[in-house]
Amino acid sequence: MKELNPLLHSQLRLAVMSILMGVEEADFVYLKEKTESTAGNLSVQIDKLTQAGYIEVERGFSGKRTRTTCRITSTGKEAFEEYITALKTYIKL
Amino acid sequence: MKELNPLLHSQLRLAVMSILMGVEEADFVYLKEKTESTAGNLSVQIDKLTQAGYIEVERGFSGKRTRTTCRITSTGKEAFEEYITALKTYIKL
DNA sequence: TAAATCAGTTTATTTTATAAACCAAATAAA
DNA sequence: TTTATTTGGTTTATAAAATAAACTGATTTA
Repeated sequence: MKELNPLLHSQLRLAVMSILMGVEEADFVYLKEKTESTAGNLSVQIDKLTQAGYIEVERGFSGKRTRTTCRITSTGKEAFEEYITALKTYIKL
Repeated sequence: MKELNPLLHSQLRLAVMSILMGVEEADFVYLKEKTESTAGNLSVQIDKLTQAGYIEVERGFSGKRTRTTCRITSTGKEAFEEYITALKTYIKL
């Protein structure tokens, strides 16, 4: 049984990573809606993923409004794949 | 994206449940070795799974030594299956 | 019989997850 | 115009969780 990367073994962070695995990029508002999380929680978890180098954040504008865009890094992708591999040692499928 | 049952979304509890899904029963010592956990941590997590009705614990003897045996309940099995179903909304296995 | 080991439990500590409170800019309402 | 209100977040406080350390009470072993 392999260790489950604690950075990914968290509902909200896993959700964010899962979404980012499937798209080029996603902004804060989209992630918030999709994950049904509070802004505070999402902000904290995005920070942790950024610190780990799993995602990249770009702060820009959409018209006059601020817009925080996230995308997964190659390190993040690898970590995600590894997490799935580890998971499979727990749930045989 | 479905909620990940927090009682199962924990490395050690998931490991215990995973093991118990595959066998009739398993004792404390076996679970401790297989999961590579400390006795204290395992004891606490077994307690939580018991409180939730996911596993049943039987305290007996193996010769003169105490022996704590665990087995999964049908409620536990259902919860585990549901957890997997929910997981699949995050990762495509 | 004293020391070590076994099979755990209880308690304390650290770490996390989460929400509440906050802030600055933009828009809407009076 | 100036006062709310909403938007898009961040920071901080708190509740909950994971984990290890310390403990207990039997059983071996030396």
